[in-house]
Amino acid sequence: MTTTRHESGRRSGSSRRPTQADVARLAGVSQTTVSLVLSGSGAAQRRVGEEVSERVLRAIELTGYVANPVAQSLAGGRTSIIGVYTYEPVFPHDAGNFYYPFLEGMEDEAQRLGVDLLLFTSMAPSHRGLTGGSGIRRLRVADGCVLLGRHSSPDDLAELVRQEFPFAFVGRRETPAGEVPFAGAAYQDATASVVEHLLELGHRRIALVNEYTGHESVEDRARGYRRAMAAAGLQPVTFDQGDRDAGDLLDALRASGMTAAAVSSDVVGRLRRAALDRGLTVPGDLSLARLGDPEIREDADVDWTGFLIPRMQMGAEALRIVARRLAGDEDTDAQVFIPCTLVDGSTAGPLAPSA
Amino acid sequence: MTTTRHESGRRSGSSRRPTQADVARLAGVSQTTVSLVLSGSGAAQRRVGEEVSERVLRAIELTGYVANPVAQSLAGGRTSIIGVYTYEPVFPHDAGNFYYPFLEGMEDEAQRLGVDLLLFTSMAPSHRGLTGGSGIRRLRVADGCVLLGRHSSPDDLAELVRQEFPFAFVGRRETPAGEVPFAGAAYQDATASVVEHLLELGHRRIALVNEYTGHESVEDRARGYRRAMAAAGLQPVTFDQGDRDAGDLLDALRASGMTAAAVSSDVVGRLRRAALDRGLTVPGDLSLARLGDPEIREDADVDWTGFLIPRMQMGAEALRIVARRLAGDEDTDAQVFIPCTLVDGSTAGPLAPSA
DNA sequence: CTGAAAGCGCTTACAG
DNA sequence: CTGAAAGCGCTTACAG
Repeated sequence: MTTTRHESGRRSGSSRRPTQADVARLAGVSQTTVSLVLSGSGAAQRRVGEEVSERVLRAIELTGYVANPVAQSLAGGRTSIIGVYTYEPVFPHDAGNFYYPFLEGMEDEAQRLGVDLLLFTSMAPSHRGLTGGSGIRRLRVADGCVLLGRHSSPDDLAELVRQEFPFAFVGRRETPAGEVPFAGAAYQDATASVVEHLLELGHRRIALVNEYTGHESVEDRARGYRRAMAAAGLQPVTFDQGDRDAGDLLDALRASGMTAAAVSSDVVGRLRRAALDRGLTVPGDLSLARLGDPEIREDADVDWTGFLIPRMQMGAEALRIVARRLAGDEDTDAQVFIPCTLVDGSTAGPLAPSA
Repeated sequence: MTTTRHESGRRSGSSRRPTQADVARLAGVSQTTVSLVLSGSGAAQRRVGEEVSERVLRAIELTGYVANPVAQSLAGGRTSIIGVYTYEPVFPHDAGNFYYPFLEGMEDEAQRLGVDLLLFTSMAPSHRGLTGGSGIRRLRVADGCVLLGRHSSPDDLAELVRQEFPFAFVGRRETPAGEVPFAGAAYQDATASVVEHLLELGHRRIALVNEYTGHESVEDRARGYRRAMAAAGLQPVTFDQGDRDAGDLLDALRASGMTAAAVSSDVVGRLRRAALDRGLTVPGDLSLARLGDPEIREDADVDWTGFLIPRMQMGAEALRIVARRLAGDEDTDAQVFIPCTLVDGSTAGPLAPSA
């Protein structure tokens, strides 16, 4: 019963939508004049006479004319669309909505800026990145783009920078190709503050536990940790979380005489549970500070000491960076760090006298 | 320090991206031929010779050419962009992510279909609807559009139908202007099933509690309720939830001798608490069935009897409807009802012998 | 099988 | 102050 139409699904639309030409005909002016009247940009606006302008406006009213954004875009105008490219699905199925707050912030800001958000979902499945496929060009439907996702591609970044495409990353990113615009979390300062807090509690043997990747967000935390330890004249000790069992990790910390640890958010939960399993107390036997709220919400009942990632603000700021660049503000800060929220919870406590 | 550039922020891009003309020059053919080679549509593809075709393909490789979607669109091609217009913010700040699952389903499906999602956020703030402003025209950046949101505008629907724009609503919608494509929840069947469940538990005095709006989703539930009651030869009794206090509502139900109630999801929680406050038990003194999971997650600990709204599937199906229409399948079902998940929880129980 | 040409609906120099 | 014209990068009849 399926009839394949010959029009191959092109937009039909009973009556063709009015164009500038239609308006011009009705107003008795040239199409150029209509365009001029509409391009509200001060200089151009003033170029057409009061009376003619009104005639055009009336004709617009009558015809119900609205500009075709596609044509505007092709002719060199703007689409008022900002793309959002994510290196992972934006809406994950699992409970922890890591990306959700980013988008939340972006949506808010998009409304404020009067732009639409184009979610590039079609490129995601392959995860080959943008440069590989037809991706990078596809972004250009939009005026600019916000990129998102942990596993970004260095090639893409380099290409984007080289092309001077107006974009911004959510989270700090680096490339040898040049300066990457981003709205990142101030992990370095946040981590330093967390360590200082542990120092104030009397701890001296404070470990850092993190991944072994060279990811920017990991690096920033490590830098903050080292900075605070160095300032206190203490020896930084870093434990790779690797794939090892949380119990083994715990044993290693204890064996090294650590009394406190600043731990990446994706293992801190398991570490705490391993401690409890061994009959230890937190923070009695070991103080634990969490470096950011994890992607997957877990141990929500635990009152973690540590910091929170300002996801909404990061999303909003990334959009603002793109918008500023589109507005021609080249001198504006294109690399923005947003402070994290510090939380003085109950997983870190004073150094036990026995220790 | 802010230097306003004269280029007014237009995409700069160090080197202009290659166009079909560039490819044609390199391959020594006409621009038309390049277009023909690329427009893979069987018929057209076959029109160009094997050897020429390969030469073009090689030139494309060399130049790194990728089609400009904006130009394609203007020339009558496709953008592979499907819009998503919501009548409320997509990402609400409050805890209950009502729209989140819809988008989740859409994103999945968009990946599968190879289309991108354009979130029309810029039009949302005014909430004037599409028709009022420049909205409806703006949708046309996309090939088609999915609409979303409780408070949709009848004028928009009528206009969209009239224009034969390929769209679909998430949730059933009606307009005198014609048939509205939608992916809705089968509220009628689900409500009927819930009522039948209450009947099986021995209840005879079963009330329906709902809003007084004429919203399609409310109507569908009411129809299902009436259908089931009529089939059992019982008198349907509907209580408007209005703005009244949940306590008053409860008293009214009790005064009318109701032993069970099928209740709209946004009051059922308050109703239950009102019952508990008065020292009553649920389901001992009153059986409660919830007609859908609410927008705002609350009483998550309660094991509600009732049904769940298949939000993800609705989002995905709405996108599929649009895609089918774009593909030219005019005969396909454009009005789809998706079954709700029935939950046999513990807020409804057998009719107490005393009653 | 291939190409010259028109056209999609705009913007923007460039002339009057 | 206004308009004729070119051009954005494609697709699609229409001729050869």
